[in-house]
Amino acid sequence: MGVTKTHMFTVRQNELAQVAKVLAHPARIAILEYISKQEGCICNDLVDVIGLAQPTISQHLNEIKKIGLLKGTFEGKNLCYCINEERWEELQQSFQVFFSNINFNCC
Amino acid sequence: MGVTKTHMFTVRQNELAQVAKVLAHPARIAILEYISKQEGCICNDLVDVIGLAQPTISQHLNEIKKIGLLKGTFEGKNLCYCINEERWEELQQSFQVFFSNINFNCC
DNA sequence: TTTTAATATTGCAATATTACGATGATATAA
DNA sequence: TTATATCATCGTAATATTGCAATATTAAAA
Repeated sequence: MGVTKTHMFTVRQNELAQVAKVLAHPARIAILEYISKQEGCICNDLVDVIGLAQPTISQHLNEIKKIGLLKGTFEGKNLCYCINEERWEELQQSFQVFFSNINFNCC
Repeated sequence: MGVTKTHMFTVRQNELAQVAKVLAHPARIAILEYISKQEGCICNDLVDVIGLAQPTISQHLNEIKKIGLLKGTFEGKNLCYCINEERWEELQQSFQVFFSNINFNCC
């Protein structure tokens, strides 16, 4: 099968899992961290920095875009973008809540 | 190919991605949340609660175990386990740091 | 307009993930 | 000992992910 049974879970559980999936690749972690370290927006140099082929980087960027974590201009030549602050903090909050709502009344 | 080029990234980036991968499935989110809601340890009822087949649940539990998030007894009948508090807080910390070290000097 | 540079899309091969039936192992109950 | 109940493992089918070569698209430069 290989297909996740999303209907069995809550919207929130599915959304959290979806965001985690985007973070579930070191290249995407590296991309986000690299963008973050820059003074301003990112233009061009990601392919050289990460060391994967250009189509591969493009694909990874697309995954990150899908969950709303990037903003900027995306068409044609000289793409420029950076991290969407509102969305970032929203996701940070989601993980925060997830990690904080766990009990340890244990064996 | 389908194989991640882990050698291109730092150990920390790979580890964070690996943990995110475990969280990247709603069933595993649901399992963790269900265990958390219980008074004590979990015994038996996970299959009924989540609604996936027993081998599937077993597989998901194994993924969670792999990153050290569960403790308890795992052999034979009447498996009992709960969340490993130290490891949980360690991972919480990792995500916290990841989400906090991002800059937004943007376009 | 033609070239050039940067990014996107397509198509494909290799591998990973998800799910479950069948079966095996283990421990308690009868 | 013989069920029975619980969890693990194996094998397999369906689908998803990763990565890249080839190619297309786009916008600015020449």
